[in-house]
Amino acid sequence: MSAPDAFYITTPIYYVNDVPHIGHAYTTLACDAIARFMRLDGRRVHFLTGTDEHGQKVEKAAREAGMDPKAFTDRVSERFRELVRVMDYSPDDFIRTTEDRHVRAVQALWTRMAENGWIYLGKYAGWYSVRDEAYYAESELVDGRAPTGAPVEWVEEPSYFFRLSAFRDRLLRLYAERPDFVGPATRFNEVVSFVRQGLQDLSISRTTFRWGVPVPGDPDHVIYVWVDALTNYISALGYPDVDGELFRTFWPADVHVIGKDILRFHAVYWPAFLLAADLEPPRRVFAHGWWTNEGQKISKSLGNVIDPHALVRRYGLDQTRYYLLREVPFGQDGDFRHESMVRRINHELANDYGNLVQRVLTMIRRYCDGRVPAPGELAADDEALLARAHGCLDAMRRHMREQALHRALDEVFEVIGEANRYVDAQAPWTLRRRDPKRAATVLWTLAETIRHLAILTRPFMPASSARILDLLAVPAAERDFRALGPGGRTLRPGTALPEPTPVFPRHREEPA
RNA sequence: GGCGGAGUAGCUCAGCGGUAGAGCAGCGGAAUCAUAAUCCGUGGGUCGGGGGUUCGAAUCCCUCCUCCGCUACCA
Repeated sequence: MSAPDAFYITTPIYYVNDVPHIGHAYTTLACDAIARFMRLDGRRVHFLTGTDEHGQKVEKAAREAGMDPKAFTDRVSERFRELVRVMDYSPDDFIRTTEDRHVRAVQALWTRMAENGWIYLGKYAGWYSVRDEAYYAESELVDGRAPTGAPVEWVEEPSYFFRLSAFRDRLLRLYAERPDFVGPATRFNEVVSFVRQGLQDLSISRTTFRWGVPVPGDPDHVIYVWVDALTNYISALGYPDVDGELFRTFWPADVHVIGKDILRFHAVYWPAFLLAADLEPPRRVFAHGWWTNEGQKISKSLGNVIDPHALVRRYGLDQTRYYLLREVPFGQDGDFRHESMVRRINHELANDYGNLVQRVLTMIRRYCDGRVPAPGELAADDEALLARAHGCLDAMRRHMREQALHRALDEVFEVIGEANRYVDAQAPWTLRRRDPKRAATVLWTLAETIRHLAILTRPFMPASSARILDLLAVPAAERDFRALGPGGRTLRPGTALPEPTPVFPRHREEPA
């Protein structure tokens, strides 16, 4: 059982045969926001991402590139590390399936499952297409050919099998006991109904290629993809050293965030493997949706693949992070639209949030000599606004617990709206002449509210939030969630503030 | 075919037994501290169709229509 203050979150490991695209960027971004949130909330976080580097396709791609597979994966894995830097992700570890620590863990897991009697040697048979390098199910064939039109042949090869069929009832019990094991709920239903209909044993070794982890005691076999890939979640914790610090602290994982295409592997196979090896299943698996591009399905052949680097260049990093997390309820499919991206950047970030900061800080500069004003007695309106700011964290916590990132952001923007209304209602530009002390109190209340907002948006927009906190001269040590609320810190009256400059510029169309 | 989900304002969606809502877009107004940014006002939509339960249904039940997801070893 993991430590109570620990929080372990993972992305899938990404297959290196692919170039990083918006799908990869999105999954890791969501994890990053959650990981940052939990860290600021005082949790001991372990945030893992990495690359999946074994398999026939990689072996072949390396051969075609005239490279040794290891040298090849060293190179392509770097593209995913680069994405980490460009998107400002904050992983605590980056695992590669070609690392010794991983290979050791996979073989140990295999050995344990074998010792427990869950693995047996059998024969894998199916329709194989040499051209596609893939097996097809009988039901997939079209007129005796692969769906791709490629000819297929009946192939049998010796293979080790995992007794997945034996785990049906244990899995169903797991689901029954933990209705939040899979999110969103609709995915949970899919998983349950899949398992309910019965499970077949799983072929978990291959003899048709070499680039993988050898089966312990039978080096003719390579351990097949999913056993290899899924194990990354524990090999990164030092498995098989289950008494080690990392493993004891962080396993079971709090949440595996994945794309909906690999749900079954995570919600069915993975817990079965773990149970087979006497390990605890993860606490939760959350499957998010896919992006379309301007209403169109994204595909290489359509040429409408979205490159995260291009988004960052065009719209800005925090703008991109914000849009991706706010536009779509996390878990659902979403449509990427330039028009709505611009609308959110200009209306929500520039006008609502950025301009709130700018108008308040400008008034403080002009009316209060550029120093944090000293509040007098707080009026009911002031208390009301502060109460909203103070209460925001708890609301966000509730949403973050269930990976409702969009809702967490909604909460922040509710407070931003409230603050803008308060500015208009109080009209400090009028008060400053009639009642300067009252004006100071109003501006202090606003500055405090903005301090809360900036700390609360740190997980989502780290750099911009830091800039706002800089403008408020908030010390680095007072930027986590302990600094929030009635029991937290406050701005110190008299502190000199730097000259404010806009944090979220409006998006202007680049010249044609 | 089976299981699951969805059909509510121009668009995206919330509401899930008690006189139809939010955001965006549109229209009108106020303000002028601010990145011409803000604020206020403004919504006659058969809540997919039909039937039923109920004092009362978008909300429960039945049925039909349409759309989507899952229905095994494609990284």
